[in-house]
Amino acid sequence: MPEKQYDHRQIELKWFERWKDDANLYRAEENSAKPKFYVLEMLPYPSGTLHIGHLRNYSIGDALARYKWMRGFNVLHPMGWDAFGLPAENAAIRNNRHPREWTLENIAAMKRQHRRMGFSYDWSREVNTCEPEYYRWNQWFFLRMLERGLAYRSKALLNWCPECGTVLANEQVVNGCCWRHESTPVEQRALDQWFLRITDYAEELLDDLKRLEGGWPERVLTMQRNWIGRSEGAEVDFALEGSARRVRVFTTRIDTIYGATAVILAPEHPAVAELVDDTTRARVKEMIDARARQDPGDLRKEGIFTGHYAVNPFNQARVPVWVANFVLTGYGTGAIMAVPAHDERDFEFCETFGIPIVPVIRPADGALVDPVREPFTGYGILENSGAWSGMTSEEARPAMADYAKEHGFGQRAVTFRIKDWGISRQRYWGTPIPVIHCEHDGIVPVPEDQLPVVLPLNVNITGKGRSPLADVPEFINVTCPKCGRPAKRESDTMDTFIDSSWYFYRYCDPHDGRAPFDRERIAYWFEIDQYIGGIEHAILHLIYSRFWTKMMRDLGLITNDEPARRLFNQGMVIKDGAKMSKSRGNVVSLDEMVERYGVDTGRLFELFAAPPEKEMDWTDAGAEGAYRFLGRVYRFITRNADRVLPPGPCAGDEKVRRKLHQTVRRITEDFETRWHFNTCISAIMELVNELYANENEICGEVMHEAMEKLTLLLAPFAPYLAQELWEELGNGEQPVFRQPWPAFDAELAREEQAEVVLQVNGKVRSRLSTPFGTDRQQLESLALADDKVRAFTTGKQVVKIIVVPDKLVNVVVK
RNA sequence: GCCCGGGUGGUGAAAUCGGCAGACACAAAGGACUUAAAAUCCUUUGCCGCGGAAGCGGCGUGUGGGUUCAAGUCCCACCCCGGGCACCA
Repeated sequence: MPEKQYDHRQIELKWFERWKDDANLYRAEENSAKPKFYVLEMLPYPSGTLHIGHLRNYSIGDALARYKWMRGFNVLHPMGWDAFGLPAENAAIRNNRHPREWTLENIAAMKRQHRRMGFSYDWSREVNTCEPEYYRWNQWFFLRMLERGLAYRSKALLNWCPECGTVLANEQVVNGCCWRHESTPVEQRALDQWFLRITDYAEELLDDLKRLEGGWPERVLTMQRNWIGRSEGAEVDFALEGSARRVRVFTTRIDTIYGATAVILAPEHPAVAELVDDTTRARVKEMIDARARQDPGDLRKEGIFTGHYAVNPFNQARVPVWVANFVLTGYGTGAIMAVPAHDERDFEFCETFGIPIVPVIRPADGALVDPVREPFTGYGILENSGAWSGMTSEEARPAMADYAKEHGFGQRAVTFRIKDWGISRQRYWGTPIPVIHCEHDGIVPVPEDQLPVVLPLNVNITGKGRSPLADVPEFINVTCPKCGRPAKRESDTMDTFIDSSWYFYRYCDPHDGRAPFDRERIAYWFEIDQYIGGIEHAILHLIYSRFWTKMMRDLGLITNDEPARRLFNQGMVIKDGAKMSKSRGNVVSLDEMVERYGVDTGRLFELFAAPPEKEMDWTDAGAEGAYRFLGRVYRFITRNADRVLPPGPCAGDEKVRRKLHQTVRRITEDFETRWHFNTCISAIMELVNELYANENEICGEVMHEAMEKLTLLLAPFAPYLAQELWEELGNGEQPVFRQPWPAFDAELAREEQAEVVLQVNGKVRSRLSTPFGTDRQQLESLALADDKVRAFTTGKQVVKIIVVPDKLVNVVVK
């Protein structure tokens, strides 16, 4: 009789049909011991199809959830859908489709694919962030923040295409020009924008990173620390000659202030407008626009002299006031003092524009430096600094700041790199910002009983002109809730990062119509036990959601300070030397692979190709191997499931049983610690190779144990096949991922003999099989007696012998 | 320019705490089965040298130094690749 062949189509279809309507299959129970709460980061884009990059994220999360189930933990593992404004509106322009229709269709398509892939989500807690019910709570949060002054409106510079008459996102700027008009340079325009005061939380966001140590990857904590960027220094006021105005600069090196030879303003600095004439003003405007067009790496330092001078309050030196493109308006005070002798950037600038270089610090160790030729940026001893000369930098920094404070021209100061969060978007597809602009009452919040403010459906999206909502009269024209006179509704919508900042809270109570969520439920589920997402979100999404958590805590809605105890970031999938993403157009669709090899092969191969935290170069070659392997497992089990085997003992029993228990141990440990599923899968492959080699050398008992455990080990990675094999083994239809995880016996897994490597001068010359725990003395003499070792030691003097018990002996000779 | 990662055979990779470099696969070559093909099973495969062969020796983890009995792993300098960025005073 011919052997049964692995037919992935038949197997996957069979179980898909049986499972697809079972609403309880993946549902966590809330009554007994608290289930684990796992969250997979929301979909990056509803592109309509799953691609290889997505598969990576889901395969990892799914393997973990299944493992946890098999270990007896319940896991709440919901799924969310997000809608990004830009892709939806591009599709609207290109395909003449309404963004809402387009998004919902794509979400439905993706949902079908997710079901087909057999991912283990609890679908009853699904959250879709582009529905009015979700908008309602985004708006409700916005109004709470507005009441507390955490939301405010202010001018901000935005990329502007004069041709389209519209605001451009950074990714719509190509080589400094609009993506639709490749010869139209982008300009900078100041527009009124809404901001959230995330900087109020900068200190706490930074401090609490300490509490995440151990649970979050170190590289993410480092990136966040750098992003928040706390720096201690001082603010000092320079008087402007011939003006009542002072310019306040921020510096971390007030100890170098006697070497300040210029004051440099950011081009956007408010004092610039006052100081310069019309021609210079035009040059400054050009500088602002030019900066927007260039990559930070390409920016050459440019400067414009204002014709004015400022006075250093420490030594009354008269220094020129410049405007330069390398000074940032959003950091510190938007103005710096240039100390070319002791700062790289200042040096480069001053050298270019012929500004004098005055050294005022020398190295404490007496090293020879020449700051006029190359800046000395370290701490040292002050010189040429009046009464402060002779002090160390460390002493001078606080002392000089305090002196400035006593004399009323400065103080110690801490600044943060992080800026307030600009949430205004001039797009259609996002949560409308719930305020009304009234000529008499100013900014009036939309009354709560009128929430949610819903997007109008009859909108014409062109990608040109003002925000699409601004051209919908029924939406824009309203009456003021305060005075009843005609007023205008806000036409900006919210950044979709708002949506992703709290969707996982909504999971716990997705249908609540009276509140964003129920307090008790959050208290029960939070903090998240495990958050899993791509490394590309290490900064923005993960800082915004931490901020949102703290904000909600201060509103009294929750009691936890952080959203997630543990975080795991999988690496990106690289294709043709760049990140795989829709905007780069280098995605690889899953369809072809799934059609040819099946879902299980796709997931197995994806996990086998590289460890999950590492970035992964995509290549199609190799899926074949994963498919062959699954076929090997299938044939082995189907042909042995009902075979009558001897009662034993048989020659291969011990060997196979040892390999089996070693494999279970290895995979169990890996799931508990580092999640290197690629090596887990190779361990299973080794086990299968061992089984093939000993197929006729083992007794029935060992065979049965091996087949059963092999099936269970495979269940997190290849659930459809594992389920089919579980049935083949006579277990009916019980879901395999609800079976207990296989146990291992450390005694059975133990190797009989230790293999000890014998080295001479660090080179392997021989090896030795000894019982475990052989003592050092004995190992030494065994090594020295070894023929091959002797060949390299005779005639030489033994200097030293290093013994690592059960592992290695290194004989050092001269 | 700054921040965060990474660099190991023809390819994806493994080596978990400084202790056998290349597990497990892909690709390639050879063999078995077959009328034949596919599928399957088995064998070989880092590079160089010596040998008919079993085998023996040397080299080898981006480059150059260093620490150590021992370095892919630790330290210093450099080169290259990927991701992010807001030139962070």
